[in-house]
Amino acid sequence: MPSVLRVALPVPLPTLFDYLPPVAGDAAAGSRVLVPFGRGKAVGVVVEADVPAHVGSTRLKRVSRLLDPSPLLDAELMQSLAWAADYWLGAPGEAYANALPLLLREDKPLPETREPVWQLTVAGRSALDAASRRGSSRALLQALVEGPLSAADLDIRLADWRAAARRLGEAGLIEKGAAAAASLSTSVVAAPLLHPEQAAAVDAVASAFGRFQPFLLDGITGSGKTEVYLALIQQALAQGKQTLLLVPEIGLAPQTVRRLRERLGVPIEVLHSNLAEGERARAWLRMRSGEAKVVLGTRSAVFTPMPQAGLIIVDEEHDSAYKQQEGFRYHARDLALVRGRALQVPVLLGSATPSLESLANVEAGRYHALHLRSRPSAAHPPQVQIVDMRAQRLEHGLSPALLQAIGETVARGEQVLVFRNRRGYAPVLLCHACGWHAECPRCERPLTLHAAWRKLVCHHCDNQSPVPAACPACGGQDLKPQGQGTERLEEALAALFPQVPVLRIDRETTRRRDAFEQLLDNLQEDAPAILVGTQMLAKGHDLPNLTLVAIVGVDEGLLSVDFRASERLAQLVVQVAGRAGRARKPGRVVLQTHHPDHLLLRHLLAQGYAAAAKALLAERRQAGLPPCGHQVLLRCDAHQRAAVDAFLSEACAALPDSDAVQIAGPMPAPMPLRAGRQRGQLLIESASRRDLHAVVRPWALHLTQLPSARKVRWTLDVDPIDLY
DNA sequence: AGCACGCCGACT
DNA sequence: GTCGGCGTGCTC
Repeated sequence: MPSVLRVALPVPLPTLFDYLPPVAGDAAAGSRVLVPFGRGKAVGVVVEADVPAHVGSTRLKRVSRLLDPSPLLDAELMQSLAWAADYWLGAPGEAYANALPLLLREDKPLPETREPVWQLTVAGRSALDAASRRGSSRALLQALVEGPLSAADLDIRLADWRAAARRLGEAGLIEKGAAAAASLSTSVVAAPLLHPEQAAAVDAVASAFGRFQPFLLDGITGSGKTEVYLALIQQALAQGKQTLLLVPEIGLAPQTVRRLRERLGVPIEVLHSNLAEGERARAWLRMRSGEAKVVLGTRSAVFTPMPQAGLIIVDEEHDSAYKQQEGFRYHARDLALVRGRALQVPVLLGSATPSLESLANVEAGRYHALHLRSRPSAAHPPQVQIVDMRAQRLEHGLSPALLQAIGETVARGEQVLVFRNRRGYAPVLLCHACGWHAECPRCERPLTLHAAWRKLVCHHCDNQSPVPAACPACGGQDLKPQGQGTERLEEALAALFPQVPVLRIDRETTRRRDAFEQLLDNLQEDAPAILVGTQMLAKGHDLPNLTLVAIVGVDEGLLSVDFRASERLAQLVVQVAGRAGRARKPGRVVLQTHHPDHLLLRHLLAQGYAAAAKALLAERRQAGLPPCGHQVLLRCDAHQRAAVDAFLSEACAALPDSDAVQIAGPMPAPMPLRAGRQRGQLLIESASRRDLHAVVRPWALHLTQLPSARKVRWTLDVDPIDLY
């Protein structure tokens, strides 16, 4: 049998592909190869070299070209990727494709890793001496006089240099070159003195350098988690070791990067989805070469090579943005832990509201818990007050008590945040004559009224329709918006407090890039203001003059069928409440609800997040739900309900009769119809992860072979985080 | 996933 | 007579 290379190709198939070795070069595991695939060519990653072929030699083709003389992916990354594909039941080729920046998945030479820089030409130098330029052009020439600077460095020094760079470039006064080395160090800002809890946390993690040990840093908002991260990164740097710092999708604001750079005095590689492909590839390669020591990134940055790994940090570890919800459904926090074990480095998970998963791991003794309980940046913890909405005369969904609190706060010249997790004007448009309400035909869910656009919008499928002039059912004119969205709250508050600026912050008002930053920059720190917004406001930015947080309408989270809704609600309430009183002024939180006696709210208020989470965890344990039990969800959708039913029942029948796993379903999805497609699901549960995988692994392969599988779209979700 | 092949409806 | 609909099958 001929010896072949086993190659992972970027297709959603559960198999690797065998190829004869290239004519020239020695392909090893981790090298990329260009191969003939189907009609065309594809770039793949060698997973195994020199192995006996799985298929007959007549089908074997030869690798066209070896792209990497030495492996691009090191042994640890290869091993972690193989683990990931196996654990999340993904196609191996997709796991490898996820790990590589797009540019490295192409048949091209590796991009130059040295950062492009702007530098003065001879003409530029004399132009500066002659003082022939003014304004931003002059400022740019001045900035470059001491040496070339990269775009990232210029961003830090000059607000608006790009237009000037273009003008000066065209005039031949400056030119683009490549940085001599990764020097780029900026002045190092001194670290503040750590308080005892911070110092203890730093010491604990630092003492685990060089071995795998997970830590959960449980620190309330404002307790200074970031300072702990910075001190640890500094220690890693001092040992010449690399750090991977993961953050959720949001919160990767430019000033976070600036702060890190200034404090650490080394270039920070940044990896997130808005980055240009060239930049992503360069950051990845610089970490691979060891040239870069710190990478800050979102979910996909967990695939960054770490040849000199020292530390992995996952900030806001509870955040669901770490779970990829399409394609290869990995969880970056969990993969970070797997990589930490393989790399033999400590993994620090941080959150003010840790996930029940991580808390369970602390209870089980697998993670070491670190606490930051004091809040040095604030005088007092915020006062939380529940307002019972029953039997209240509401004005646009706002109770008199809340309106009074808002009035008092703005009268003192302070700022208010009104949190409402619903975009649009009103979540329902109702006919008062006959009870008809506007509904999405493709989802059978109420349409949200967006008044500014004069549209009805389905928040599940983005379908838009005009607002009807009269009721389509009875012809009546009495169509009334029901309930409050952020748009309506903004309108109501602007009318109630005409002398105070009202800012709405949600997906609509922050659609443009940097709009979020700009909106907040417009806030005058010492002037009163009212912010109205969604989830987006739950974190980020320090607003020192913000002293009142109003949480309006959290009742959906209390009544949801999703067993994780209460955990998410508790996290959201605590995160939003944490916005209040971050500086010296005391903060206040008002929570409006129709269920003031709900156990979760009472726990949260009386004893805080830790106690509420403990109670939730006990409930989960009782019910055998995650993290105390384990789940794999088979999701399926198709135009025809019959196709869904046929596939799910065949899939169900294909499961072995085992006591180790429990099967729930087939059942309709919580949204049985979405975007015109019928949806169903099958839930496999087990107390043992090992048993669950033992059953599901062969079953997943079997599913690809079912004839009924081709008539539906289906996915397997290991550890699903929502049952939608 | 792409991409071919393949067998039945409305078009120059 | 063909363009093209998407069902079916394959990719080492």
